[in-house]
Amino acid sequence: MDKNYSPELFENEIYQKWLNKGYFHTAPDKREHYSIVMPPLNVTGKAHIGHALDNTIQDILIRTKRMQGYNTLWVPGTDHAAIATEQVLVKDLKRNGLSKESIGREEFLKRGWEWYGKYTHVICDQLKKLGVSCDWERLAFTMDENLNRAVRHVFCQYYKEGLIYRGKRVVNYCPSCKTTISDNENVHIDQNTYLWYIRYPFADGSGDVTVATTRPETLFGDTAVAVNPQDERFKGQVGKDLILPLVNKRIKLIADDYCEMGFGTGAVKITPAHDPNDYEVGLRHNLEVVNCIDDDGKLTEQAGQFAGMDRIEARPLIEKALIEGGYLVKKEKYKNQVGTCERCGSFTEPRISTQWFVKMKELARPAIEAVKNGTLKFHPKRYEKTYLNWLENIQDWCISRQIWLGHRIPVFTCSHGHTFASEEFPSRCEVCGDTNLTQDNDVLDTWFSSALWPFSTLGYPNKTELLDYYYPTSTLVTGYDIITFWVSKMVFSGLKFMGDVPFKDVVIHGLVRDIHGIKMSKHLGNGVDPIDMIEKYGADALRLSLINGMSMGTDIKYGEEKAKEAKIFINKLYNASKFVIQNVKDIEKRELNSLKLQEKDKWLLSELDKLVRAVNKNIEKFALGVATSNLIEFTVSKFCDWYIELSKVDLYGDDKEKKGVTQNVLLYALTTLLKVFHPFIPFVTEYIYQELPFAEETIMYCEFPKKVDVKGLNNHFEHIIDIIRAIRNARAEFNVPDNRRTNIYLMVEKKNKLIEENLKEIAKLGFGINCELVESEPAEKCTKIICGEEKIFLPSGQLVDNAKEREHLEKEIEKLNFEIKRSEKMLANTGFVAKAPKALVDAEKEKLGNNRKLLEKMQKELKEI
RNA sequence: GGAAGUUUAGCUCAGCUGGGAGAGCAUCUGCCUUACAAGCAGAGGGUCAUAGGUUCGAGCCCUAUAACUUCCACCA
Repeated sequence: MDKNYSPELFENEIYQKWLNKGYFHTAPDKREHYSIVMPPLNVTGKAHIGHALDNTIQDILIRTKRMQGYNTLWVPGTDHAAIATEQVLVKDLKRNGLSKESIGREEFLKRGWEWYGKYTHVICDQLKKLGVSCDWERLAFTMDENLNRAVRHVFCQYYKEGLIYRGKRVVNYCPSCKTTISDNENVHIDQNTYLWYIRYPFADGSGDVTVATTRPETLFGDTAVAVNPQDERFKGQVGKDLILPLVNKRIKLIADDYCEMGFGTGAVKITPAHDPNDYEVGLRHNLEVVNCIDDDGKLTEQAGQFAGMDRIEARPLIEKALIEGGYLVKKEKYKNQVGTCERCGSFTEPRISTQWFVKMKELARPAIEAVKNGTLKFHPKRYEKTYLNWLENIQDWCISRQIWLGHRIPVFTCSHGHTFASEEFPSRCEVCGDTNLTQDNDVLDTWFSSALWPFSTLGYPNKTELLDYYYPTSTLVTGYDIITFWVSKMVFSGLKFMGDVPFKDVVIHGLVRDIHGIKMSKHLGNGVDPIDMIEKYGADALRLSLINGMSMGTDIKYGEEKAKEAKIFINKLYNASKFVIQNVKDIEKRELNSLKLQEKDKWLLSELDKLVRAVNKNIEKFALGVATSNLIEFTVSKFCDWYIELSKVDLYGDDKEKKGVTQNVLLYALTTLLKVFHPFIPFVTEYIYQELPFAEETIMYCEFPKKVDVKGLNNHFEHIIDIIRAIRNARAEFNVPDNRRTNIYLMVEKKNKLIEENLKEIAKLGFGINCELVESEPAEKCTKIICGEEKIFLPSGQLVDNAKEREHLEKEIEKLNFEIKRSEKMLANTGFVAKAPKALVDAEKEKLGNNRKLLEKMQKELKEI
């Protein structure tokens, strides 16, 4: 083995070996299954650090379950990310002086496929570097033929049941992307703007009504002004005609509850074509719908002289015209929220258009129920609220998109106007047999196909063995940002089409932010590239740095430093392993239960047992960040700092039997540690494991340790650790450099086997030349340390003077006094003695007794110095 | 407007069903001891956001308050 840890030397090779051996592949059998479907990766570019986190979590769960003996399937997959990809392609065309329209739909789609063909492996290769153990043979893509079929099947099913309808609705429209976007993609941002107060005169000349608006440019689409029916100010005026400024058209003053009396002037202009509320009002009052903004976000001919201008740019000009016409009463500063397109950032327009919708109320009900009755659990639980809140206030889902990439809506119309949905491309009209058919031009929202992911990837709509065996899947891992986008949609789809939830546990992680907590973005250039981290520190370091200390559902602040630290730790593990491997070359392997274990061995194994149990428990709870802390803590503070150092006594000693025991304990502990560590840091654990004597073919399929099955474990050795610590502390206080060794004399009150057996250990770890048991104080002048029952003497000649020693003792006494006072105070509290658990009170009493005895001893010593 | 989260050492965060405040990094001191100087041994450092309350006992439970973050939402 090399002197230090160099992941670049073996990570790729190990992954290749795993792949070649088919370790990730699985098929249904008689075992219990554990399955995960990977959130599909967008085929738009490189993997980002969020992907690394998401997939590391999944890999940890899958690897653990695989080692626990489950039949584990992890289905990887990619998403066609229609809007994003289409944008990239359009931009590309533009660079070459072309457009979508100029090359036509068929050619455009062909280029789409070329793109997917080219970039799918890029993102997959990046994931492979991370070490993911998913079944690549089952790689799915949302546009695969089978997934396409699933989409069409589901669509037609909804259609038949009347759950899909086509309707006019106010939807969010992005004039820049030129497509409808869902409410989720419509991001509200704060905006500093104005409220324009505009005077609308009555047609009969009897005064006017002033309305307040944030969007003066929609005035051209006004078809009424509304006031609240209760509003006394407008009594008797409702029903009269008003003149629409600049347009000089007559519109009615109407009364509607939607209008709030307290806001603005109490009167609101109604623009049914460009505001969802106004549209509703329009429906109630049978108002005309006048479009004054077109597909490009430009004003229509309704706007007269402003026609053809961008809606936002026209605003100041309209204001000017209003002033000139004497219509503008005032303009005041105002803060509100306005919708923007998540993808391009431009202002979205509420827009009346004909779209396809899925009726949601009925579908949502069982999805709500599944969480309420515990069939589906969120981790952490608080995210159930996000989910429920959304489903309980569900709106119908607009599923049509005006782009070309994606699943085209399988609805056909014949020349006689018959419309029908069909799973397969139909040759004739279902109603009249007409062969002249046209397909709907829109494609489906990408979430429509992702909603089917947990079963479409397993073969749906076919009844496959895979589906039968692995559905419902076990766990879904994703970020909180797509609970409403995606998780909820998979749940109602699964319940609807499979009759069962798509997964039982939903593990929600946070987002990876930069070290200051700012969202990573290309724009700010504060992103951390996971591939960079892998190249510099190794995949295991990246994985560990993302997981360690992570609290599920909470955002992670991440900087390169973390990967560096993780690598340093792994180097430690690597070196400890190297030590063990070098020292067990001549091992005679034995069952631990057949060996005469020493106290230090029992202590280590008992700590290992605690560790293994804790890791099992924490993985079960999805507390992965706690599990890695447990692992690191054990490795560094128990295994390396203590046991390895202690083991040197016997490894380099003359006692063959003790050496053999130590070798066996070292090998057993390391092997166990590597196994429980493997799901987290798969590469280095496999690498080291292969260096061990008696290694199996791969660590991946070793049994995941549940406990340490050795009899008679205990932690008595901790007393020796206390003694060594006392010696080290004293030396440090006396400023004795570590390279100056001393004799150590130990005086015990009664015979103590534990100490007798560990004199060499105390000497080695206490920087001693040796350690000797004495019955009385040594003749040599010594510094005394009191450690419980024992007195430790360090020859003063080898240390320092009396003043230092007195100072040390005084400090100890001070500490002790503090402790005693604390206990006394607690025990003097009648409430505590009466109401606290008896065990606690007794423990306190015992502590007080011991401390008083110790204090007495120390005070005596102090006098003698 | 509704909801959720966060607030603990200089920094990043742990802290289980309430029972003496923890880790890592950083800082300081001493050591190149034959697994690791990417290391070892030790030290310092905290009114647990604020104010009340419940309790024998509160970082933890309750009620307000403040600051920050995020999600949801059609008030012109």
